[in-house]
Amino acid sequence: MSEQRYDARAIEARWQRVWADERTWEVTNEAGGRDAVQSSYVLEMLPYPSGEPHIGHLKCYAVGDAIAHFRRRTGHRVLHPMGYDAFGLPAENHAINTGVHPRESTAVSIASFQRQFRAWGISIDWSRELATDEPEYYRWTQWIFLELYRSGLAYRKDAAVKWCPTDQTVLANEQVVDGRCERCGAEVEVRQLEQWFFRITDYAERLLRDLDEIDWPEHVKTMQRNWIGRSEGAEVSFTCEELGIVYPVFTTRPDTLFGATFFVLAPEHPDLMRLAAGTPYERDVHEYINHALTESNEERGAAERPKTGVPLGRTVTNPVNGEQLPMYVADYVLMEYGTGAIMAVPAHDERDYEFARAFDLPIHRVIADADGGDDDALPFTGDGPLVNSHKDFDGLPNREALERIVDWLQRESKGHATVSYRLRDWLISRQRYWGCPIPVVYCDGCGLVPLEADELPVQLPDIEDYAPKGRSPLAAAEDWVNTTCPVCGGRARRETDTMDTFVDSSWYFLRYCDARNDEAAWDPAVLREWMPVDQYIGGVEHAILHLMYARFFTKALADLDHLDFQEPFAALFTQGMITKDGAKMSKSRGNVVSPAAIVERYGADAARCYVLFMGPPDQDAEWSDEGVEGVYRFLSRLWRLTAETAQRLSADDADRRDWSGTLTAADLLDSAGEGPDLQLLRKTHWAIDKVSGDLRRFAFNTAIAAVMELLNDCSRLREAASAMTLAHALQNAGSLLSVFAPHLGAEVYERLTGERVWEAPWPQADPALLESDVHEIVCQVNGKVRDRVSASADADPDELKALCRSAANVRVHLEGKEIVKEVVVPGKLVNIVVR
RNA sequence: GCGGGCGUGGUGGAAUUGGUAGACACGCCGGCCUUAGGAGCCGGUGGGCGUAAGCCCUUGGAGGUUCGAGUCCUCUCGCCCGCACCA
Repeated sequence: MSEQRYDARAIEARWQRVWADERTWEVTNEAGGRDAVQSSYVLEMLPYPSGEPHIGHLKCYAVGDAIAHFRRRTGHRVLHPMGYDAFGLPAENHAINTGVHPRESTAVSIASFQRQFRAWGISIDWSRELATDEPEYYRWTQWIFLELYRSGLAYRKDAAVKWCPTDQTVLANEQVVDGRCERCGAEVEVRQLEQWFFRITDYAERLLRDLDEIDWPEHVKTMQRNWIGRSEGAEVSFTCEELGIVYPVFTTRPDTLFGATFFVLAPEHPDLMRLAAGTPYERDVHEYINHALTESNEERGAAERPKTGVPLGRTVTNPVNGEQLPMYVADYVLMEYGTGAIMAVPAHDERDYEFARAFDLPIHRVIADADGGDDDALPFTGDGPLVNSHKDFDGLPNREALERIVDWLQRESKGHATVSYRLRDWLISRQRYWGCPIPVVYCDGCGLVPLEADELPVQLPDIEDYAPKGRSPLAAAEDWVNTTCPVCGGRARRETDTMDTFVDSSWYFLRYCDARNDEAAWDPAVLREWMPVDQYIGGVEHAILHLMYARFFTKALADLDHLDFQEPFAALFTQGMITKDGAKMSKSRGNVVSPAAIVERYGADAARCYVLFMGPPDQDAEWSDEGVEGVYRFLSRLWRLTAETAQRLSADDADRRDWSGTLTAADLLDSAGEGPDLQLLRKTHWAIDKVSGDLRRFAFNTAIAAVMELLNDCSRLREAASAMTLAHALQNAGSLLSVFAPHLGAEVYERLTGERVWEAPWPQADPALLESDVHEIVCQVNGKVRDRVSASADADPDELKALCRSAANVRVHLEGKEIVKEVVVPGKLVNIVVR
């Protein structure tokens, strides 16, 4: 009797054993490069192993695996590897609380991830598995660091940086969201510290431009464009004559230079006290600066906050007209952007306008309304002709004047055209233990000394006390810290900061290609076969951080001749979040759905199909327990009908003979005419066509729905159709479904054909079976459906018109009316327009 | 404020190029089978009117283009995401 039940657990265990024993999903590196074989690299974002995988992982791998299977079955050699982003704070914080070494707790999590990924039946090439905390891996992370250092792309600088008081470490700009630590949510502080940076800003232009070359979702590209924040403008020099200091400012509006009426420096500007010294404002400036620096970013950044500031008691000369502009310090000017100083044009800038009103400063309009008048309220930020500027420019449309003014500044050496970016250099040092050591030492004699490649890896030592104390816990490991200088042999101390874990994940996709190479990080010839990644899959939360860093690494390494491509991920797919009770799943909310529990109860195939069936995979979707059950019922029905049909097939010798698994209309026409067999055969080929098309456009939800439709027809026609036709339909259902439900797909296929579905080519729809000889034609009168008629596929428009006019309900609606027009869409509809 | 996206039954969603709105599934209702069902099978299910045939309404709202609009255009309302005093 157990034969009659769909036993997901037994079926899944059986096939997982086959795949593990036979290493089914391993691929070798072919010497021929990617032209020789159709190679395809399908990759999901590197998981951070913490506890066990959540439902988002399941969805991500269900998507990636469907793509990987589909590509394999359509003739590609597919690289589909797995690894772990194993360094990171959660394991370290756990160590602080429990004393368990992060390496141990991470290993436990990794084992749990491995177990789950196997239980889900994901087709992974396990021979390339890696973890970023292994010395065999981070040795090469350190090597890349040194390559960047030698080319000037890694450097130390003293800067105002973001410090997370909870995590006790500095953060990159990208890791601060709304003034808070992206990881723990604590409000960040600003500290002046010397830190390690990667010069990602050198790549701003290329990171922006090359977005046009890659097949990524538009919203992700937009987010990156916003983050890079390119602005074209000019740098213009203003001079404080009294002190003889030149202040360059960046402006996107050099056309408004003649309207500048004051000048503002950021509170962090280093010259402030020097400027104010000896003026009556010295004390006020001092107080203002102190106050500004104690305010949080959030307070300062508040949009509708009234403008504040203090005069400096000095003036600068406007280079275009020699006017003396009073200088101010005000916190609406940011030190991080541009030069930390601005020329203020209140007539044409909202912020400057507010400040001018608050401080009763003059407002000089220099751009007229589009029609030349001056009726529009100030500040006027639109376009119009220049006025009150200079005889050479007055009257010119401002956009044209802008260019002429920049040319003129350039000739006069008062300024030049330039481009400014919002993107900042990537701060990569962290004052924490569980990360990749930075491979440099500080020698008493030689100063900062980078290690040589053959001295790598700098191993992370074991320590007793993980608690951060404002500096890396590594600083307390005296035996490790004290070393000798590789240059002079003298006393030296190791760098005790570790790298941001985003460094580890910025190149792992390269390592997979050549994961066991212990001579080099990779062999460029091997990379040529697989890179760039053909399809990358992951959450949109990495739209800026990981995806920008990985692109930067790829470009930098290409410039250093280690790679011969510019973009790591040719195509990107971002899957939507699965929510529960309308919110993101989280332990604190108590709305977490455990994939392990779902797989335990319904099987991996049902769990995988459900997360894909929920809706379009790039959209967020709400979890429903009833939904999984529905999919489970569908799989059960497929299994039962397969078992029943297999039995019928073996009992019926007539149907069994010459069974090849391929049927055509001709096979069935003489025996069955237009009966149920042909109907089912047509539906089968419709499903093949539908699923193939849907897979190409990542419409997994409708692909699964199509297999459901096919199965519904199988059920409906199971008595009427022959066992052979039914078997053909079910075999194809199993074959199509195997990209989503690989275990049951394999089981169904094997039962009906004796073959392995993953070795079978992807089914091809027979075009002759996709088109029916008879079409149902919709009959509309004035655009409203009034009847339906059937017509042969080759009926000409006049026949269709006649057919429709005579349809019973159409005649009712034509009664007493005059036919004005008839529109015919062959094979679809006829619309009769009447008056 | 700027940029991007989304509004379709009780619910998740489908409709690929302007051509039958609501595929598929959940839920619900009815029936069969069963000692029993949180199992299985069959049927029904956008709203309104009607015994029925059928008619009217319906894709956030208002206009428009078209023989025909969920789809295109204009305006508008609501929600979500990203950036935000970036000069």
